[in-house]
Amino acid sequence: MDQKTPPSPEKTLLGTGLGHLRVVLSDTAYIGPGRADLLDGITRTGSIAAAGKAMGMSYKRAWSLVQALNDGFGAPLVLSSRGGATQGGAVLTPLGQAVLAHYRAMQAKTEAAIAEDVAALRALLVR
Amino acid sequence: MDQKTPPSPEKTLLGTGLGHLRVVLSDTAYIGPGRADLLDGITRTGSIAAAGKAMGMSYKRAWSLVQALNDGFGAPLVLSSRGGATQGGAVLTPLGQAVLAHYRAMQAKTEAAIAEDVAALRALLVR
DNA sequence: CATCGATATGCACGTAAAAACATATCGGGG
DNA sequence: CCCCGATATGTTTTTACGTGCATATCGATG
Repeated sequence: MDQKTPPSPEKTLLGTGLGHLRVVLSDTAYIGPGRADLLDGITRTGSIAAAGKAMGMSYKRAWSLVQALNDGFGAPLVLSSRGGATQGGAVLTPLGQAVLAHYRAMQAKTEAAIAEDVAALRALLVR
Repeated sequence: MDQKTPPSPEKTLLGTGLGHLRVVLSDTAYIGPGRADLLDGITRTGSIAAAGKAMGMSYKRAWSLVQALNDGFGAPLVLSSRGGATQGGAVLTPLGQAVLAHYRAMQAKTEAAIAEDVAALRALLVR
C-alpha cells in the first residue's frame, strides 16, 4: 500500500535487525530512534544542519526536532549558537548526553531481551 | 505544537508508563503497539470493525492495517469471512496468535529491561 | 429467496505533516 | 566593517493519510 521510497534510512534498526524503541518519560518528553540519531549526529558534526543532512532531512526538520526535544524535556538537550569564531554550531548539554547514552543503553538491553522472541518469530516466517 | 485530539488513546504505553516497541522481522513484516492492540481487539471481538471502533479508528483504517499485516508477513495473521452463520467476522490464525503473544512477551521483557534507565532519566527531569 | 451483519472497495474531501523556497540574524575575524 | 557559515523563522506548495460516505458482496438461516 506504500511501495514508495522508505523515507527513513532506518539503519538504526535494520542494521541491528531489531526494532524501534520509543521511550516516553512524560507527557511531553520522549526519545526514539530518529531523535537519538539526530542527537548522535549533532555530537559528531557539531551542527544541526550537518546532522540533519546526514540523515537525509531538511535543516528545518532537524531544527524543529531539536526544538521539540528541548522544550519537550523542559530543559535544553542541545545548545546552539550563531556567528562567532566557529560560525555557529550546536552541542549537546550534559542532559542531552545523558539522554542519548541512556537511550543507547536501553536499545542494547532491549535487543538482548527480545532476541529470543525475534528469532522465534523469524523462524515462523521462513516458509 | 500539536495540541489537537490525540488520535490514539495509547493506553498501551501510557498505562504502563513506558515506551512504544516496534519489532521489525523483515523488510515488510513488523509489529508495533497499534497493530498488536488491533490483533488483540480482533481476538476479543471477533470482528475487524468492532476491534477498530474500540480503538477509535475507522473500519477502513482497521481493515487496511489487517491487510498490511497479512501481506507484510507473507501469510495471514487474520482470517476474515463474510456472510454465513456468524454474519461474517475475523479471527487470528495460529501465526497471528503467535505474533501477538510474542509481541506481548517482548513488551514485558523490554519494560523490565529498561526500567532502571527510565527511572534514571525521569530523575533527571525532576527539576 | 429475502434478510442481516460484517467484510470489501471505491472515491471525494479535509487536514496535518513534510518539503521547497525565501530571508533575516548573529558575531568573531580578517 | 564587511564576510561567512550556521542558526532561526516565515511563507507557500506539495504530499501523505485518514475520515466519511456510498455501495457491493458474501452466505447460513429462517
